[in-house]
Amino acid sequence: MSNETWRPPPVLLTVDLVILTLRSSSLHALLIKRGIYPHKGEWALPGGFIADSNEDIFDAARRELREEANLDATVLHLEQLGAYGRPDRDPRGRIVSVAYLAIAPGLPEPEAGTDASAASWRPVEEVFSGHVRLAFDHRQILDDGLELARSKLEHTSLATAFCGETFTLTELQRVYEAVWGFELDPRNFYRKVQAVPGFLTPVGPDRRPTKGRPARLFRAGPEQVLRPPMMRPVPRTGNEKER
Amino acid sequence: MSNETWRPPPVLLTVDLVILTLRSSSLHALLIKRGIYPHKGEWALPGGFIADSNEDIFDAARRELREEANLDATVLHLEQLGAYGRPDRDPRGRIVSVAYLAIAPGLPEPEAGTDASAASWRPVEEVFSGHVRLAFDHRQILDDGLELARSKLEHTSLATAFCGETFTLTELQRVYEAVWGFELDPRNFYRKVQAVPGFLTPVGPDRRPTKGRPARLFRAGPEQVLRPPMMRPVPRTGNEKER
DNA sequence: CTATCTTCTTGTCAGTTCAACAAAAAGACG
DNA sequence: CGTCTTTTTGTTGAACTGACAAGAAGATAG
Repeated sequence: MSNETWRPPPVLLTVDLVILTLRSSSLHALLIKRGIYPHKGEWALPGGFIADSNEDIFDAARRELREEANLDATVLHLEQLGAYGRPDRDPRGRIVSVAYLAIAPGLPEPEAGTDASAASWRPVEEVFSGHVRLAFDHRQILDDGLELARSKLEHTSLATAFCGETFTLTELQRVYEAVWGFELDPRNFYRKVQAVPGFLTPVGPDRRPTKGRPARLFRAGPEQVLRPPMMRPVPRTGNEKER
Repeated sequence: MSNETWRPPPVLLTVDLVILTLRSSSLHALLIKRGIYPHKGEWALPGGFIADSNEDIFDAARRELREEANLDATVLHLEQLGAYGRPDRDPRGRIVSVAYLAIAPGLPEPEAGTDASAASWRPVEEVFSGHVRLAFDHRQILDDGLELARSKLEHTSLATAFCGETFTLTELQRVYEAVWGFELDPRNFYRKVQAVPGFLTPVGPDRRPTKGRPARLFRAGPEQVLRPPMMRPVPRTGNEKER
């Protein structure tokens, strides 16, 4: 700081994406198999460098979402997770990554991008329990993204981002169950979720035929913040009932 | 991407700090008056460039905390807020800032750092209602930091970071009131906060003499996550919040 | 030494929410 | 027509909430 000629060190900037969706009632993340040098052949989160000096970071995330996942950001949820900048995280040099969490409702099959030899939806369960190693610090990023999603499900309307335009309450329940990893009582969920003002708006008299009784249809309501929150069941601690 | 010779554009990296504390029962943030070129003379958040290519971002935040605020990061809360990288946010070029939220318990007077001609605790109230313009996008960052603090007060034990090693429940209540901007009922707060398992641990039979009846002393408990959460009173009446 | 003041702490009570379970409703299907 | 599946509506006792009364423990003034 005292030196007149001191210049701050330049870094390179990437965006990485944690893209979550529901496939057959279980949570999946989009992973790519890297086709180029660092960690070539390993699984990693989709992402890439910012295109040029004037590209906004959020725009870069949207671009990567389009290029690597073929997803349109306008329909889904996209929010920043944080910056990951450990000096040794990339062998190519000082590369700082800004991670984003994306939630996709649908099921379009991914296609391989430029620097990915393969892209596919992988069950997050498989990534965690079975050891699918991820490149760089992407395991940490995926971890953080998952925790953010779990947490935001409690007090925001994020869950609706997993569903289509309209959905049944059971479909919404599947979202909560898949992300949280808990089974919920359909009867209590049914009333609880409808009791939150602004969370859901019923749509028409239409019903979606299922195997049993046809279900009412809803769409996302205007409220972003859930009060009271949908609290997840206790994450099983050993000792309980103090005081 | 198709060009073999393409190189990702370099950016410069800074850290900016939202440092919050309580002074005489009202919320204050540490601001500096800039002493050098961009926005010279304006108020801004403390921060600066990373020192060298190998400095971790978190370490840089800790260093700035020490240099500019004379605060030791080991005693207080320090967590990442997010990355701010709008291309036009700094006239010097493409500068991306990683913002951190710091919570300080105490009251040490700040001292002016190298590129700051003055540093002082300013009431956040004054920054928002009275228009103290902040340099760069620091108003946005402060806003986000404040909202994060408000939110985390609800479902984490963050509030204890505002207090010293030991504290009374009334002191803790002042934290909630100052950050949320709501008055709370002392009787209900008293029992509610003690009912959360692991939030607080009573310390000895010591009591802190105050103007009235001496108060019991507590220290932060082992639990980071509050369940049930301390929910803030409804900030709503059907229309949006003002600002 | 009492009265009073201040603040902390404990109780009470009615309204609300919650989890757990029972049961009815609405189609699909053989 | 019965039986199956799934959605929707009820019920019930326990737990929690917000509002407020009142007791407890010192400080201080007269």
